[in-house]
Amino acid sequence: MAETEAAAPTRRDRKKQQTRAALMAAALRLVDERGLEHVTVEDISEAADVSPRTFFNYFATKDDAVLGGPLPNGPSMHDRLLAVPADVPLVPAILQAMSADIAEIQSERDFWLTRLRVIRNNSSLLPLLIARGECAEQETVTAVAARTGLPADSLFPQLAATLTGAAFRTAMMRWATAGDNLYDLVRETFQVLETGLAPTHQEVMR
Amino acid sequence: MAETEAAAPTRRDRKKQQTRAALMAAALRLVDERGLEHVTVEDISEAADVSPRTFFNYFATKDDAVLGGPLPNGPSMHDRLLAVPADVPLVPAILQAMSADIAEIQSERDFWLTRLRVIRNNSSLLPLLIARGECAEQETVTAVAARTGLPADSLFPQLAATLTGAAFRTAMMRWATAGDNLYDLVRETFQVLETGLAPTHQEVMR
DNA sequence: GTAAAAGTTTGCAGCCTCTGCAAGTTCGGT
DNA sequence: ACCGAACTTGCAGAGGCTGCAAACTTTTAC
Repeated sequence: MAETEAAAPTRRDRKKQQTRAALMAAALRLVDERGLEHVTVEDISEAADVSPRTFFNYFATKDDAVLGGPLPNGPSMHDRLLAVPADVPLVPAILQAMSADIAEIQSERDFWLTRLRVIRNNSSLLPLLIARGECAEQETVTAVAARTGLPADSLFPQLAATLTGAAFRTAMMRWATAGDNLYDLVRETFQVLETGLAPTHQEVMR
Repeated sequence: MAETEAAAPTRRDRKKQQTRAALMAAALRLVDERGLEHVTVEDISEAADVSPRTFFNYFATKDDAVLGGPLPNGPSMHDRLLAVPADVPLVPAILQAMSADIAEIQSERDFWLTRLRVIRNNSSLLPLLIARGECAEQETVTAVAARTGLPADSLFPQLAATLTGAAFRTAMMRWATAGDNLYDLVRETFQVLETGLAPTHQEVMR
């Protein structure tokens, strides 16, 4: 019963989804073409065929339309990380917990490449992306704490979350520049994290 | 001659410095008390006894007044990192290059504790803090590349920069919550970075 | 099928941040 | 003391964003 309800989007639901997608596509395209400072909310709304007031029913800020919402639905990072078998070392476990997100990004490659290019070309957007990531990292903190038996407010779980987040973002930006397979890039950065940041055994890296 | 000129601030210089400091102090205090959304540029200017138009002669945005300018002067992160003897391992070298900044933050402890509390309580400020760090990170990339002989666009220098940046931010926010000595906290987080992110030898951490 | 309820869009006014412009004021140099 | 440079300030306006309420669309209940 509850499943049937969730599976049957109404015309309303569909129209909302379409409007949201249109706004995001318009924002991304226009900012890609002209730069963030030269695109107004009115421009974006016009391109998506809604009023500016409606824009703000979908996005709190202009930047949000460019950056898009969080990655959709699915189980939380917390649940995914705890679902990885306990005998998997921590960093590979985090990678595994992220693999669905990574696959989704890879499957929408063109869209994401545009988005990341826009972020790179409009410098005010990257800190926003990073800050977003850091807020979402709280789920990772609590999951790492649960896996390791450490208190959530101790250094290690927090560090694990922020460092894997930073490594992931670094891999993303490299993928956007000249990468093929996002998963491989993330795995590579995570390996550095796992073994330690020392050039002695990293100098063979490209 | 040139030195005498630099050493003798005019009344103009002194007044500018005073106004700038007054604006920053007012911004920090008011936002701490009321929250960012409830403090206007007019409030801040009024408290500092200047007009709102003058405010913008000093700061590009309201947020900038709260966060203050970048850490002052001094040699770039790039220069400092390259000045560390080449036989010092990379992560300790980065820590050493940062030590002057860390000492300065520690010496203005109360001011920074207020500032970090304000950032924590007003999450829209976090991206700005991150953006501030990014300039230093870019300088770190080029310096790491020079130290290691790797190309600046290869993975390792970029990862070194983003990971030490993230580690530093984590240490800062922990220091703001319940820390005593910022340098020790940063060193601790950097040690995790150096040896690798694995709970096996980190479980003794608090 | 119809009417009412619920949800969504939209126009509008206004607050706030921020910018360019130019007149007025203060400071520094001669 | 005078003049030019530097700084302050008032003003108007653009753009982002919010609350409000009327109008419109879709869904629900009978």
